[in-house]
Amino acid sequence: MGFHMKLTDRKKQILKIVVENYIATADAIGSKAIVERLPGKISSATVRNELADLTELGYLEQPHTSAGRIPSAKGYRLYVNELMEKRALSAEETEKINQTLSGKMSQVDQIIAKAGQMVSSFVGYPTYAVADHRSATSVKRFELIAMDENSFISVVMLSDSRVKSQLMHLQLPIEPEKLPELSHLLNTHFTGIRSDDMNSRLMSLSDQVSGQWFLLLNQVVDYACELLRDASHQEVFTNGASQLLNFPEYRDLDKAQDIMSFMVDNKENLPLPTDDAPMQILIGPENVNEALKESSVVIASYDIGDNMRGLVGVVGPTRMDYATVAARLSYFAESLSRMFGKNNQLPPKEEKE
Amino acid sequence: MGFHMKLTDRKKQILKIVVENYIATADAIGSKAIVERLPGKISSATVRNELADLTELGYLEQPHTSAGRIPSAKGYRLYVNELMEKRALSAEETEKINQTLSGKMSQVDQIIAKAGQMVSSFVGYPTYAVADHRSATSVKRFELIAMDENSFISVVMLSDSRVKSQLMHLQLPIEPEKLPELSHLLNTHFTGIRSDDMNSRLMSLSDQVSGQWFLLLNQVVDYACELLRDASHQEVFTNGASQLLNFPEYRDLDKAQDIMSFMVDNKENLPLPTDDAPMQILIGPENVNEALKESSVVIASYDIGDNMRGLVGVVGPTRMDYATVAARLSYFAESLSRMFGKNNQLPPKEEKE
DNA sequence: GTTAGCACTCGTCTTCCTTGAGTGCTAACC
DNA sequence: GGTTAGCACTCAAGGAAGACGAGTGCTAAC
Repeated sequence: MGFHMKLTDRKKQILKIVVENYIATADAIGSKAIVERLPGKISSATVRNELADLTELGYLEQPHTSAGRIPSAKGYRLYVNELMEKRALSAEETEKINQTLSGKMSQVDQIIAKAGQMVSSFVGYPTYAVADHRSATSVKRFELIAMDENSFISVVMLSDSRVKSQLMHLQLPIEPEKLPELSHLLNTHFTGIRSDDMNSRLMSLSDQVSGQWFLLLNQVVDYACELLRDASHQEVFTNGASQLLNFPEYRDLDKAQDIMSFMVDNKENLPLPTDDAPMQILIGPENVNEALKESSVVIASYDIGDNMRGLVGVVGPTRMDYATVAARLSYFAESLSRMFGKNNQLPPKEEKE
Repeated sequence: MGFHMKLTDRKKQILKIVVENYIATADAIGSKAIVERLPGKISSATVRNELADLTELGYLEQPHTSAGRIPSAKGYRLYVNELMEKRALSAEETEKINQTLSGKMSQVDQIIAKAGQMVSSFVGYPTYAVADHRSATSVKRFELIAMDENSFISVVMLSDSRVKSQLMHLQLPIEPEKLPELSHLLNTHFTGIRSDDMNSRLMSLSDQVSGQWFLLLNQVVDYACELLRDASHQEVFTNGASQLLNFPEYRDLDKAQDIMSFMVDNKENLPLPTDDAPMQILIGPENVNEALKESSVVIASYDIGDNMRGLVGVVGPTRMDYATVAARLSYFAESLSRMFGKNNQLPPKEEKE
C-alpha cells in the first residue's frame, strides 16, 4: 500500500457512504450494507478489502473488531474537502431564511445576537455569535447633556458607530451652561485615541482645568475607557446549547457536562476564524481547545457596517451534517452581509483625525 | 391517626434527619441508619413505626418497598418552614462575598448580570437574574444630537434612569439647527406616556409638522417604543446552567434536556416572586411550570435605584441545600440593596409631569 | 409505647449463555 | 492482477437465573 497513493474512485465512493451513513445514523456500517448502496454489483468481500485499505490509510476506524467502520477525523476532512456535494438550498429553504430575516433589527448587538438565534433554529445545531472588530475601537464623539445641576447624561459615540450613554451624578453642582465647553474639551483631547492613552491625556489636563471640572471629566473618561475595554473582548451569545444533549455522542454525562459548561460558561474561548475565508470548518481534533476535540465547528462571517464583521459558529458532534450546515450557513451569511453590509446601512465615512 | 395531628418532636427530628440525609447523599435512608443519628437509645422498630406514620401523613415517600424513605414535597415544605436551622454565614463566607462585591459596577444591566454570576459561583447552583420594574416604564427625556446633515444621535432617558442611544440616518438632509426644536417637540408630547399611546400622539401631530420632520419624529418614536417594549419583558441572564448536570437527579438525559433547554432557551418564563417577601422558596410541584416540577427555586430580590429591583433565582434539584442557599442568598441580596439601593445611588427624584 | 424476632419484598449485581453482525483469511476463479 | 465464495473467529449486546442484602411490616412479648 503506497504512502501518498491517490484513492481510487471506488474507495472514495465507499468513504462517502461510510461518512454519510454515520452522519445520518451515528452507527458504524458493515461491508454488506455498503454493497447495497453501491451502484455496481460487487461482493461484500471486495468491499471488505477496500475497507481494510481505507482503515490502514487512516480514513476509517473500527470501534471494535466486529462493529463495521466509522470515519476518522482524517476521513471527515477528506469528505469535507472533496467528496461532500455542495448542497443547493431548496426554494422553501431560501424562502424561510428570507422570511426570518425580514424582521427589522436596528442595533449592532441586536443583529449579532439575533443572527446566532436564527442560524441555530435553522440548522438545528447550537450556535455562538460574536462581533469581530476589524480595527481598534476609539471614541468618535462625546456629548454631555444636562439633566439638573447634580446630574448629566454622557453620550459616547464609538468609531464602530455604536452609541452608548449613561446617567452620571455629581458631588458638587455644576452650571448647565458649562457642559458644552466640557464636551468640546473631551472632543478635542479624547477622540480617536486608544483607551491606554486616555489616562495620560487626562493627567496632562489636570492643571488646566478646575478640580470640579476635572472630576467630571474623569468620570466621563472612565466610562469611555470601560466601553473601549468591553469592545475589545466582546460578549459572546450562545443559542440552543441544550440541543447538544439530543446527540448520542453526548449521552455520556461527563462529555455533556464538558461541552455544556464550555458553551454556557466558557463562551469566551470558542474558536474564532483563523483566516479571512468566508467559511471555515474545524473537525474534531483540529480544534485547539480540549473540550472541542470530539466536536466540530463551522464558522462563517458576515459584514455589518464599517470596520465590523459578525461571526456565527455552529457547534455539533464530529458527525455533524456538514453539507447541509455549510449550505445554509453560507446562504445566511451572504444574506446578512447584503442586508447590513457597508453598502447598505451606513453612508461611507472617512476615519476621524 | 388524627388528621391535623401536630407532629411529635421525635417525628420532626426523624423527618429532619431524612431530609438532610437526602440533601447530602441523594439516597433514601432506612430505620437502622436513622437510629444511629438519633440522640437517645431507640430501637429501629420504633423508628419504623414513626416512619410508617410520617409516610401515611404524606411527609415521606418510599421509592420501592425495601428502599428506605425520602422526603416528599410536603416534607421539604415542613422542613423549610419549621425545621431548617437558619445558617449564619461564617466570617470567611461574608468576607468572600464582600470581596466579590467590591468590584465596581456602573450600569443597571451590568449589576443584574453580574449579581447572577456571583451568586451562582457562590451557592454552587445555577442562577437566573432579571430586572423587576415596579411601575410602568415611560420616557423621561429625549435629546437629539446632530452628527452631520444626514445623521443624528437620539438619546432617550427612561423613567427607570437608564439611558439608551442610537445613531440614526435620514433620507433627506436636515439643518442641524432644527434639532433642538424637534427635541422640544418630543419632550412635550412623548414623555411620561405608555408605549401604546405613542402612536396616537404621533398621528395627532402629523398635520402640524412637515413631512420630513415627521419622518424623523417617527424614527425616534419607533425607537422609544422598542425600548419600552423591551423594558416590559426584560432580558433574563442565566449562569452556570451546566452545573445541573452534576446532580444525579438530572442523570436521566430526558430530564437534563428538559431543564437545560428551559434554563438556556426558555429563560423568559422562569418564575418571578409572587409577593413582596424578601425571599421565596418554591419546592418541586409548587412550581407552576411543568419543567420545574421536579426542581426547586429560591428567589430573592434587592433594590437598585428608584422604582427598580433586581431578582436572583437559584435553581436546583428538590433536594437542594435550602439552609445554605437561603443564608448565602439573603446575605447577598441585603448587601446588594445596601450598595445599590435608593439611598446610596440616586438622589431622590420626583416623578415627571 | 417500645422492642425483638422473623418472614417477605424487591432492586442491584454478578455470572453465564445465546445471538448475530461483522471481520479477516484462504483458496479458487476470471 | 482484482474479485469472489466460504468459513472460522471475535466481540458487544441482550437476556435469564441466582445470590445478596438492605429495608420493611407484622406479631407477640415486655
